[in-house]
Amino acid sequence: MGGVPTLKLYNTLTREKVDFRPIDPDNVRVYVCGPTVYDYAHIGNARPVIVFDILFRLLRHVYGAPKVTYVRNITDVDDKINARALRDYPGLPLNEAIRHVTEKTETQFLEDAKSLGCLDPDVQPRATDNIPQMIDIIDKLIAKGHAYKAGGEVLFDTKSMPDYGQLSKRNLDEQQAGARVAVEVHKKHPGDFVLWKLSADHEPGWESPWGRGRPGWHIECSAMSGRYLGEVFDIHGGGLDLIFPHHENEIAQSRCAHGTDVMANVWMHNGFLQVEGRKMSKSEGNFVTIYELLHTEKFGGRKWPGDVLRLAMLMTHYREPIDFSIKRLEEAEHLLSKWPVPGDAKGEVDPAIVTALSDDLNTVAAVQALHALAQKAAGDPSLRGSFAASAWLLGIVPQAVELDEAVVHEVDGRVRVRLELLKAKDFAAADRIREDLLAQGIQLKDGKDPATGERVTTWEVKR
RNA sequence: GGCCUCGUGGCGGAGUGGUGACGCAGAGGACUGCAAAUCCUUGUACCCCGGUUCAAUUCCGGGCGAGGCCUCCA
Repeated sequence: MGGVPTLKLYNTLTREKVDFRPIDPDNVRVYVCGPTVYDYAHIGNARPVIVFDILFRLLRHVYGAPKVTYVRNITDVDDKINARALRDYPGLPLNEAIRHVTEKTETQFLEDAKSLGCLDPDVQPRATDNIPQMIDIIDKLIAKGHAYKAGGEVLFDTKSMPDYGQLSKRNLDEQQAGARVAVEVHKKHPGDFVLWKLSADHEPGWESPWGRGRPGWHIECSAMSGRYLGEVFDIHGGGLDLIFPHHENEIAQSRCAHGTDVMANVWMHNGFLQVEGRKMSKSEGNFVTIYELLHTEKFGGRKWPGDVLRLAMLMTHYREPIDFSIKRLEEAEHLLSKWPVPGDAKGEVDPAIVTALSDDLNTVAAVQALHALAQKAAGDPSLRGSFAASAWLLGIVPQAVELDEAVVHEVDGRVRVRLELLKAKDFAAADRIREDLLAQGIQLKDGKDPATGERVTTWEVKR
C-alpha cells in the first residue's frame, strides 16, 4: 500500500487501539446505527453522523471508493414513532399517520446530514423493509435454543450465551444486585430482551410465526447488517450510549443466530455532547436541533452554516466529550474564514492529514494540519489543489459566497471611489464607504503593491 | 450499589521519566491617516496526596472531581 499509513482504530471490544485489517480489502464493510425517525435530529445526533462520515471518507481514500460499503439504517418502527403519529395526526389511520411521521423526519434528517457535509451512505435500509429478515433471525435463535416464547413475546435467552456482556464488560449476575430493571415475571432472567412482541389491533404489526406483532429494538440492526454486510463485517459504530444494551444485544443475536465468534471486528463509539457545559436536555432548555442551528436564530442569536457546525465538531476527538458552545462555533467560523477558496484546483491530499486521521480519526490534528496548509496555500496558489483535496477529505469545502455580477461591479466601483478619495486625503468620506460596505457584510482589506508601494484594496464577504 | 471513560495554560488539545508541541483567543510591536487584514515577538499549565526514582506532568497506589451506562436516548 505504498506510503499509506496503517489505520489504527480504538476498539471498544478490546479497549485498545488496534491496527485495522479489513476482512476483505476489496470490500471494507461498515455499519452505523442511524436515527429513529420520530423527530428532528438534535445536534448530539449530528456527532456520529459526522464522525463516521470521516471514517467513510478515510476508508474510501485508503482502499478506494468502490471498495467500501457503508450502511446506516433508518429506524422507522418504534413505539415513540407510534406515539408521535397519534399525537400529530389524530384523524388519520395509524399506518398512514406513521408513514407521514417517518417520511417527513427521514427527509429532514437526510437534508441535515447533507448540510453538515456528509456523504450519503451506500445503503440506508429501513427497518420496515427488513421484517422478513428479522423473522428469519428470530426463527434461527428459537431453533438453536437461544430464544423462547413467553407472555406474548419472543425473548432472547441471555443465559444461553456464555460470553454475553463482552462488549460492555458486564456480568449479568453482578449487574442484578443494584439494577433497577423492572422484574418481569415472564422473563427467565431479568436481562433477557424482546425479539418480537405481539401487537394489539390498534398498534402497527406484521404477520409472523408467533402472531401479528412488531420487532424488538435490537433485532433490526442484526437483520440489516447481516443482509447488507454479511454475518461478520469490519466495523460497527454508534454513540457511546448504545454500547449497552443495544450493541451488546445485537452481538448476542447475530452471533448466536449465525454461530460466529464476532459480529464485527471493530466497535467504535463516539462520545457525548454537552451544550454550554451542561447535558443537553429539554428541561435544561438547551436542547437544539440541527435544523434550528442551520435555519433559525435560536442558538447564539444567529444561523450557523453547516461547515461551521462540522468543523466545530471535528475540533474535538470523537471519543472525548465535546462541549458545544457559541464560542466554539465562533472559533470554527473564524478558522474557516481564513482559509482560501480553492475553486476547482486539483491536487493530492496532504499526507499529514491522512496520517492524522489514520491515528484513530484524530480530526484535531487533521484540522491543525489543514490549517497550516491553508496558511501556506493562502500565499502560494500552487498549493491550492492540495488544500482543496485535503479539505475535501475532511468533508469541508471552503466556498466563495455567490454574488451576482451587478453586486461585484457595484462594490468594485465603490472601492475605486474610495481609493480616489484616499488619494485626495478625504479620509472621512473614504471611511464612510468602508463602513457602509462593512454594514453590508463586505470587509475591505488594504494592502500594498510590493513593486509600486501603492495601496491595493481587496474585499471579501463576511458570513 | 455495579461497570466503563476521563482530569494538561483563558479555550481546543499534543506529548514525554530530565531546558513547557501546536492552533485559537490575549498582550506587545511592525505596517496603516485610522482600522481591518497581514507579519514578527510573547506570557501563563500538567486535579490532590503519598510512593518508586538522582529526577515525574509522564510509572505505581489512594483520594477528589467530571461524564456515561445499568430504563428510551447519539
